[in-house]
Amino acid sequence: MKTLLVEDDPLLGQGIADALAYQSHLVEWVTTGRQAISFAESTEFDVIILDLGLPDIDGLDVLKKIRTAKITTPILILTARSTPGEKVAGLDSGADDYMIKPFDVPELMARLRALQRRESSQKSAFICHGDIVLNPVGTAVSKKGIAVDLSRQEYDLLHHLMKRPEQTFTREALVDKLYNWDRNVESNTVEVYVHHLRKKLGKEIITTMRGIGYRLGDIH
Amino acid sequence: MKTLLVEDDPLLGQGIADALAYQSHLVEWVTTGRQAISFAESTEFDVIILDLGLPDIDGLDVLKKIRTAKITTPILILTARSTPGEKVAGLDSGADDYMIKPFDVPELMARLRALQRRESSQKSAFICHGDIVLNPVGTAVSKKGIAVDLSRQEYDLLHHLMKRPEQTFTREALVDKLYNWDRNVESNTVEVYVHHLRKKLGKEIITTMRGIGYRLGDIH
DNA sequence: TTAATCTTTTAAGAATTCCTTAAGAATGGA
DNA sequence: TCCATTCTTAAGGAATTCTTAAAAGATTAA
Repeated sequence: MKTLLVEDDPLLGQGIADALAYQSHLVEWVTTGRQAISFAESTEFDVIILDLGLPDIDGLDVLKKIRTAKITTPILILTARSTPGEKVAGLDSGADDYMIKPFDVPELMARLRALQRRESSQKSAFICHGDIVLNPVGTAVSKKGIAVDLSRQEYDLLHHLMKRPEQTFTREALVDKLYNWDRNVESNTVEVYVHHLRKKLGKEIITTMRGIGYRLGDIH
Repeated sequence: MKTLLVEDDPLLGQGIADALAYQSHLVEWVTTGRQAISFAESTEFDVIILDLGLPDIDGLDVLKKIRTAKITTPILILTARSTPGEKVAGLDSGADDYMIKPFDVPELMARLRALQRRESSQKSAFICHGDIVLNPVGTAVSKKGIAVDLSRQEYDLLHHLMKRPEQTFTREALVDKLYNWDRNVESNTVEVYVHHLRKKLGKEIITTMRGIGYRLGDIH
């Protein structure tokens, strides 16, 4: 875990840095706002611990600067400023957590873990196949980075094929996936959608297994 | 913003519920651990505020149960248990934040906002999308710097879409966010609000994913 | 090669979904 | 209380998507 520690007090800074290192953090310790901004912008940290009372730039301004630079690293403010108003200002300026000095080291560590846990559970999964990318969250498909407009059935069919690229599906199996079991569709819907998908995404996107069914195409 | 409040003290519970409602939260207030688990599992909340001293199940166990059920909703513990060890236990059991009673209401609100922000892909206090800026602190929206007057439902819908610009939401999911469980809305409210938002903010603000739902529009 | 079978393509009517409008109900503030 | 705003419902019409059918094309086996 890579941590940027911004703390101008030498003694306290060393203490926190040691405690973090003891918990297997890789610590970068800086003592000024200027340094903090420059480090935050140049390296990707897992978390930033920020003191507000810095010698050069006020911590809140450092925070705002980092956020306006679109850096989304979780930031925990660690400061002596303890009024409710100051807390609200810190949190609303883009901090993820706010602790007051003097503080309890185990609590700090627990709060860092909580931040980390949430951060790592945020990743979204795309399904890729050659230059085709399917985004299940957005129900969107793109080819070479360009969005392709699919109807619902087209999307469902493609999604199903892309989930199991190796597997060949019979027409019946695909109809089954596309429709609620109560509906009975007696026609060539699957063929028609295969055709639509090939038209929109290229002929190779789906391979015909003659006499058996369809599967996702091979990548060239 | 949909909030599950778990607090067995009637007076305090009512107070927090009122404060949340005043900040335009849609509050579901329960007083037992059993209810808390059942609600958390059946509805998707934006945040859960959890007291630890509950009459039936201990709050920590409620928390663990919710987490083992793979529910990732941000949880803020609000309790009288104030020792460092208790805080660490709470955070390490899966809570995202920990506040001690008595507490400052504005700070609670700010921490809830911080949790919410963390959920969205953007980290600054404002959520921007093209020339549209949404300010969760003041629940205000502007376009090209000019304030736009939105009703509460319009704002909630927009906020929800803007929190996850790349995600497509079904109409049912959006209705779920806009209303409490006991309210059964059997109509086209979402469509109507989409229409209002488009009228006030431009047609491109929301994209229709036909047969699937809606998502925030693309930026040109 | 020919016949039989399977697949692709096209097109059009049917069905579904969405947009828009408007009016009555509910809510909240003066 | 009244007034203004907001919310909800309903319904017609517009737009897109779905399904079917049928013809054309491709492949295999005899």
